[in-house]
Amino acid sequence: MPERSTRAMIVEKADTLFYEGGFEATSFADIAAVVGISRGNFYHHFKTKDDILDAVIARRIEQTRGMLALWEAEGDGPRARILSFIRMLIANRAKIMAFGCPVGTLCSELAKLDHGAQGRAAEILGLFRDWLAGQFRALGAGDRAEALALHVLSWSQGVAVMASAFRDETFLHSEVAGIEAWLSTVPDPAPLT
Amino acid sequence: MPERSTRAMIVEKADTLFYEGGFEATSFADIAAVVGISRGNFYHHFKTKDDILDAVIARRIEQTRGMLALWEAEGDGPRARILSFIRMLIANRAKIMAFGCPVGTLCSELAKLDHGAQGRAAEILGLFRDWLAGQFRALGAGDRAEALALHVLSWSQGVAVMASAFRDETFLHSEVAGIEAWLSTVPDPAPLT
DNA sequence: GTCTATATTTGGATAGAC
DNA sequence: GTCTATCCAAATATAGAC
Repeated sequence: MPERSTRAMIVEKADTLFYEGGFEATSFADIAAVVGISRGNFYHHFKTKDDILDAVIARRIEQTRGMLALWEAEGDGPRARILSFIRMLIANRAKIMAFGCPVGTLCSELAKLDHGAQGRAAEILGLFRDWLAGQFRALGAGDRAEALALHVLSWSQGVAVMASAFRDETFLHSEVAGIEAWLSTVPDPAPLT
Repeated sequence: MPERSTRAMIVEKADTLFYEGGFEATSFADIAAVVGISRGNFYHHFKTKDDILDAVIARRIEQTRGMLALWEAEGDGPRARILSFIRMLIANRAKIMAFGCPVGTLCSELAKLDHGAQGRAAEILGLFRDWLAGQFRALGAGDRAEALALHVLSWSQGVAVMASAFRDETFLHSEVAGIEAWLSTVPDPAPLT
């Protein structure tokens, strides 16, 4: 087994290119060039572009599961775990200001392309939603846990869109502070907000 | 002057196709087919695809200005005017669930394409931001008016992304209700939220 | 598994007749 | 202003040698 298979390299580089340049705009030639293989060799590993997309989404699902498991193990209580999620916006701010959220922008693009993989891409958001809902339940949010989870997810998506549209890091920081302030009022926030 | 010029038809149809299918994925052939003209004729009106994009963005800017002016004239006070903005999410829910927000998704796509027109697309969001800030100032929000405007804009962008990712109309309605509840607390909301 | 070469299609763009 | 015909480049995909 090599240190990293060609197939794994293709998926890894395709993931980055799809994020930074979009799925539709990324060609096989682009991926082959970055991986350092010929276009012909490419087809030995993947028959169609959709196959690569499937592999990229599968990879992202796995990485998301891994990250959530890590936060689950590391976080000191549900509130701190939710903060781990929110602070992704800060940790990845440079990329988010340049390219938006990897998951949100992929879902948006696939929706327009009417692409069959849109549902699988949305599953990644579903992982975050379910994990966040679990944390809110642990905070005592009860029936409102899922709504609160969707709210946090939605809020972070909005911040990502706006931060990339305006390239505004100040806005990003102030909204993250706003989410944190809101979180400190859960499970009993004034309006739903 | 014809009832509607070919050029205007091209811009109108391109606007729809760019929204529903994305800029990159929409070809000249697609636009020509919908307009009902030959590809050759196309180039009599626009030299490049970027020229069409410029015209589409200019059209959207004009339409946005017109809509804001209408809300300004019709709305009964700043709070009702802000509600006009928020309720776009409800009025356009079918298209938003299918294709997201026309402006947010265009900005996201152009950011990934590293396209020069990204800034002009973001100007449309800027129009909403400035208009909303004016309404919040009229509500007595003072220095916080622009931050509140960005917050509403960001919130609606998040709702659009999530509603299209999950095709979830219930979520869309409940978040709109949440924005309205929050708005009723402005200019003195508990946290920034 | 990897390469070169090539087939096929599509997309952006032009020339010139009507 | 509109059309047909055409060019060129790029993209997906395949065949077959090494």
